[in-house]
Amino acid sequence: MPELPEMETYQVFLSHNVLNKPITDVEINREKSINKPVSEFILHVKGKTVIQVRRRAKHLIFELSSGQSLLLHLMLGGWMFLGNEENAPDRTKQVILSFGDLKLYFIGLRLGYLHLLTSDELDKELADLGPEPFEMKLDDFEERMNKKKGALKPILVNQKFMAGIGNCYSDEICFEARLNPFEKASNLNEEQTKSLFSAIKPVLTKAIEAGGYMDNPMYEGDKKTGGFNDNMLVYEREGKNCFRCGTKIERVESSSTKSFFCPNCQKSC
DNA sequence: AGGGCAACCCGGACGC
DNA sequence: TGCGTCCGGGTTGCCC
Repeated sequence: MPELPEMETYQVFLSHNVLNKPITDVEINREKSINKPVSEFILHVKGKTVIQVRRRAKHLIFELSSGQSLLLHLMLGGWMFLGNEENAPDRTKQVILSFGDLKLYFIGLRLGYLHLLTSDELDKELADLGPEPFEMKLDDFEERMNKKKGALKPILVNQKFMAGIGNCYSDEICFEARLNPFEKASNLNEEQTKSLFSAIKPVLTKAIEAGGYMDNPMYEGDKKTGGFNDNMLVYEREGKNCFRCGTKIERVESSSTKSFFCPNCQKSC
């Protein structure tokens, strides 16, 4: 659910708020969220500081003063809240990292996880990810896209092809590029491949600027997070009018993934 | 290679 | 209010 823009928002926010503060307490309420026995995990995390928060694809990496890292993936429905015992949301918190009175709550980690890794293990874990969309070059994108035969949507959400795009933003990107998400990559001409590439960064940038499409606030009084919910052009807009041509947006489900698109102006090739 | 699909997991929304 | 049911959805891995 959280995709690149949402994780980027968390990265910036946490970089401003938790760096270089000692982790005074660690609470694990769901052992499956971590990758070590609870006592070992706590031993290696408690008392350390977070010296850097990085993002890679949909992951967040908390670099600890010990040299180890915490690798976070929120998967479906996971989110974080930075606050204290008074203003924390009334939800199940799978993991809590305390920085004195300030607490970072990890909520909704069902398939999501927070893994303690050495830098070698971290590299291994992230090795298969494709390029970051913001660092991608057109010729590289074209070259790899031209080898692809399948539909655009599965390619865009494939983390090995390009890292950080999920269900929501792939639909928005296809709309922006006026391409049908089910179109086969092999049918794209050069101009269409270019317009697909050109759609990626602006869609993500706009989403980041608007606060992403998350449901939950990052801190008490947070009004910005989720601001992109109202800026979506096709995602979750089934039956509503296309902002470009007025045609009703369609929703198609295939292999348990829903896709939204305008059947008129996202023409097949 | 790519499409299809099951499994993973459980909080919380919803219905009665 | 209270209990049972079921959905969501990124990722992996397996099969064809």
